[in-house]
Amino acid sequence: MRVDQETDAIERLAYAGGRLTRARRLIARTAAQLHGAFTIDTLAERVRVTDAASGANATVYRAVAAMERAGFLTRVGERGGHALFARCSTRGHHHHIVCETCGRVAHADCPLTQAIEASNAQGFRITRHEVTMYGLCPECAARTGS
Amino acid sequence: MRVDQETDAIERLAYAGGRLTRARRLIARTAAQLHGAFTIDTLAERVRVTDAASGANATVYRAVAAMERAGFLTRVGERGGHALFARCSTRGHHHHIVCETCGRVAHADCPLTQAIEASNAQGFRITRHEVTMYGLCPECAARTGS
DNA sequence: ATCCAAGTGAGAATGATTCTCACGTAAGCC
DNA sequence: GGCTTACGTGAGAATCATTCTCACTTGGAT
Ligand SMILES: [Zn+2]
Ligand SMILES: [Zn+2]
Ligand SMILES: [Zn+2]
Ligand SMILES: [Zn+2]
Repeated sequence: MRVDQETDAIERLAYAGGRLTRARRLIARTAAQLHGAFTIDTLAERVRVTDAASGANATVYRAVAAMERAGFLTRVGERGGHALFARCSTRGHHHHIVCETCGRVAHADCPLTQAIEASNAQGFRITRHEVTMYGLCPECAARTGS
Repeated sequence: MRVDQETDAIERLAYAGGRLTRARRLIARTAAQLHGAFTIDTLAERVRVTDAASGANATVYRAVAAMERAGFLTRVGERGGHALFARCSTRGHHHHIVCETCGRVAHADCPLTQAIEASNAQGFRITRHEVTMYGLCPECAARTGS
């Protein structure tokens, strides 16, 4: 089973120059197929469906960390104590909206420019901030009714 | 050693009608004395300094949860994997700025009104959001130099 | 083909938080 | 003041996501 060019490109992109092992290839391919946000557990399970020998938890954790470093995945929140990740290679500072029903992820501009300026005016120097919005995506909102 | 009226009022406030045990009184008094954000560990240690028999970790965890329910404490972020709490009885929706050096906590108005409206306009229904800013309070910023 | 640093897997370790359960004691009632 | 009982306590075990250890494998440069 040869790997087509697009898949190969995605796998190389995911690890930004790191080694492409059998496990890493499969993990990147699986992550790219998942829609929206996913937990490490979910990803690991899906990987094991394809190859039971390549989905060790520790390996998936390490692969996700590598893909995060490479800018291929981003942590977009948490659900039930599990970290949520999603494919996000968007450049520039922004935040995420995570649908609590289906996990769909949308981007949001940073709403803090004014808040940070206001804080700076009070003498604070903001060095880091976190903004995460959870809710329902348009489809899930429609399904749930007004 | 009789408890003065103010201290007694604080302790009663902290648990909003729950039982006032020896441990709970001491934990509330200690939490009220701490400035800014603190971790459960720190609070438990300080409690044990005053009364080694009243600072069991589980008890402090439960007392903090009760004080959070009562609206006396609020979770204001996290530091090094430990949840950060601070005294905050301010009514109304708002967020917090936590000094990463000294733990001082400031309030911040919610900057998301427009962001939420923008999301709603796209069909999303935002149900929950988290905003936390970390940085340096005026004093720590001055001490660190420009 | 060789080499070796990077990656893997199984399981142990970590570490914050929560649970269990026998015991203690606030608070309401008489 | 005593009685009752549900709520709180403490010690330690349990949970559970994540990270680490270590012997083994392998990608990929030469
Ligand atoms: Zn959805
Ligand atoms: Zn931002
Ligand atoms: Zn400070
Ligand atoms: Zn807000």
